[in-house]
Amino acid sequence: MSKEEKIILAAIDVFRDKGVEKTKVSDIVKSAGIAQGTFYLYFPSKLSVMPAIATVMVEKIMSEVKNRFQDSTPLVSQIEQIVDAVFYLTKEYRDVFALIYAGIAQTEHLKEWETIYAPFYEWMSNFLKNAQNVGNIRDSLNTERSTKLIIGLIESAAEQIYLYDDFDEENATLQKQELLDFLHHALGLRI
Amino acid sequence: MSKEEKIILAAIDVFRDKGVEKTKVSDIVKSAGIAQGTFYLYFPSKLSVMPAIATVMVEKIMSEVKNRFQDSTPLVSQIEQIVDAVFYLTKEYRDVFALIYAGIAQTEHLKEWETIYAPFYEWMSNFLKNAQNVGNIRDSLNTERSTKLIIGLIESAAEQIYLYDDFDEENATLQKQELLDFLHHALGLRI
Amino acid sequence: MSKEEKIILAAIDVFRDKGVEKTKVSDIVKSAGIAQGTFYLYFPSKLSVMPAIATVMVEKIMSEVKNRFQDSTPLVSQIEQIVDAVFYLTKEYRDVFALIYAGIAQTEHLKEWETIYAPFYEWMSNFLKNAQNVGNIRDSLNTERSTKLIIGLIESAAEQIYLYDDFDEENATLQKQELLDFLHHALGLRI
Amino acid sequence: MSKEEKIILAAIDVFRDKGVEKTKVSDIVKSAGIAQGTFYLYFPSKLSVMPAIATVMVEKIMSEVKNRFQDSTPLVSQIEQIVDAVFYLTKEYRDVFALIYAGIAQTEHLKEWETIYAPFYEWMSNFLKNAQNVGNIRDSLNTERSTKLIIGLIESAAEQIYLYDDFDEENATLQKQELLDFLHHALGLRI
DNA sequence: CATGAATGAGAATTCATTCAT
DNA sequence: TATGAATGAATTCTCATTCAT
Repeated sequence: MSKEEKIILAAIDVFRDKGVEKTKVSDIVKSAGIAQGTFYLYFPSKLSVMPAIATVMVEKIMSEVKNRFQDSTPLVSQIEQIVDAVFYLTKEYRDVFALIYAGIAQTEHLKEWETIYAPFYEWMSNFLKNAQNVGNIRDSLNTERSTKLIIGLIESAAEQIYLYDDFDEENATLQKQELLDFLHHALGLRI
Repeated sequence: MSKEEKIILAAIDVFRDKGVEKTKVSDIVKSAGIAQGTFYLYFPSKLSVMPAIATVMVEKIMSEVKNRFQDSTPLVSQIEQIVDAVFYLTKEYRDVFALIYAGIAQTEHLKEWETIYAPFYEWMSNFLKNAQNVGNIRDSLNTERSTKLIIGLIESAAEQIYLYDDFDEENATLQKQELLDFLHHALGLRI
Repeated sequence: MSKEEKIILAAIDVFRDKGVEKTKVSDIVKSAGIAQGTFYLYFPSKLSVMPAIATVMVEKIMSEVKNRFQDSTPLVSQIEQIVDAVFYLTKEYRDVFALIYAGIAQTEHLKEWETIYAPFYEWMSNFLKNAQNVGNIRDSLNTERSTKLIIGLIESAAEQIYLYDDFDEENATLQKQELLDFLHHALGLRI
Repeated sequence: MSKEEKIILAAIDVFRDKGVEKTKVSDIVKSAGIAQGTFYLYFPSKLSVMPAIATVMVEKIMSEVKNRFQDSTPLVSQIEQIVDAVFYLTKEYRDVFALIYAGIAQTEHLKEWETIYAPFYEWMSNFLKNAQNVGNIRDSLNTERSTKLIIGLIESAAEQIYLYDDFDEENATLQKQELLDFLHHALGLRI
């Protein structure tokens, strides 16, 4: 594993453990098992690791989505699979996402975020296009534009449940149901 | 204006200008025109101003929404008015929202955010309930649960446009149209 | 004594003891008996204390010169008194002068040096003018311009003896004699 | 060009550009086009390049002096030629001399400076001896001792003009005239 | 209540130097 | 000889917080 990778993975660990604010570069290097100075060979500052972390997280999202997604399943189930993937990751890595948002917002990396998220947008966009082509979602939907709406909707729902609210399994299930229903209507599902 | 208010307004200014991380208490007091020590008579720390700022911002949201909202207008227009309010505020105060998000995320105040946001949730919830009562939106919608979905959806759409994308008026209009359409279907509008 | 004075005097002490390069701000504050941060309230950096030190040293020169100088003595003796003053100070504070030159040269304070030295220049200039008025030095001498030449000459002679050469009392006396002789001719002394 | 020469020339460049204090070894090697580690094959530390630089500069002085000096010219002109050489070099390389001075003073190399300067002292000493032998300067002058006085005088005059004062062509000419006059009397020129 | 000079713990960052290749 | 990635000790400087006035 390259030193750069070591730093990124160590940073994720330490950030999760102590929060961004309280994490010192010295904590990261200790956890990565490298020298203090080596950190600065790869990243100019603590926060500049954020985009790299974000990239890793988006990779996780993609692999989770692809893992759960089944081609042969009806559309409703497929949507649920996507929602499940996002919910699962938000739950599992809620702290990482929180810190990415915070870290990204704090710096000038906002625009970068789009690029990092691109693979997920693209995948979702294709998914919608295909569904529309076979007539399973309403024709009036502009798949390109809706992609971001849908991802934003699912994620903000997940954040509500796992970040802001006190977690409660039953509430989570109901909220997910409502979201699926909401999406069902928004997409004009015909199946 | 009380010293406390001076501090809050000065903090908003300076945070917008320099970001949370790089803002020093000394910057805030300089801008507020008070002494260094006076700050600590009102707030125990730099980040503890965040909830006060958030409260001011939610007041702005509420006044903007109420200002634009017209009882006598058809539901579709009313929804557009709400969207316009949120879009306008995100555009105008995008940086303040980002910093609130960052500031809140940095501390343990995440849960507090819910409380601060409560007035907006409540207002929206009532709006949906009324519309459902007069039969203008689908009965299957759980207004309580959908409130957060809708607000999350509108806000994430606004963020996409004003935070992440390079702003482009035409794109903004089209994206808003798609959002209204999306909401239209999701709510099952009958008018 | 003000904190600023404390810093200056402590800096002189520590610089003399350890040299500029090896002196840390922490050494200065320790010696001054103040807090680390207090230093930066008065000086932005280690080297920026240099001009203040130089000012103190020029004050020392002036008081030494004035102390040794006797109005009633013949001109040759008066010149010797001046030379003695400069030699004595260069000997006593050779390390301080060395560090001032080094410190001044290292920074952008070169021009400031002129201002700091002004009192000595002025005094010497007056001395020459008076001597010329009473006809004791050649009329062709431009007292204003020669001032800097003479001071430069005396100081570089002193530096040669006390800074560069291995010190040797006999050599010092002879070198001083040669300097006085040199000056005697250069000024065209008539007494 | 050997790597050692590359290092010396690069060091002069970078030192002139950034000053000794702020120059890193990495800057020098970058400018020299060699690897970081290679530096240490030739010099044990950053400041240890200083004497090598000084040697190069003294070579420049000697070649400049010898270049301008004409055997067949009258003594007054010869003195002017020497002054011109020193003035020209101080003007052209004022920063290098300043940094040598600073660099030398910072270390324990002060005494070394004498050795490096020896060729110039020797040349000047011979010049004076010859002039005295043919009876062109006063017999009372101890040529050996005066050598350092004269060089110190000329150099401090040059520094006054080119380092400390804001440069002004007319002032420079007058100051040089005064210096030549001063020397004329000091040496007791008979021609 | 208000002040602001003083504090000093603490973190970021640098950079000369090494050493395996 | 030459390289340059890696090191980590060393120092600067910051800035939240205090407290005597």
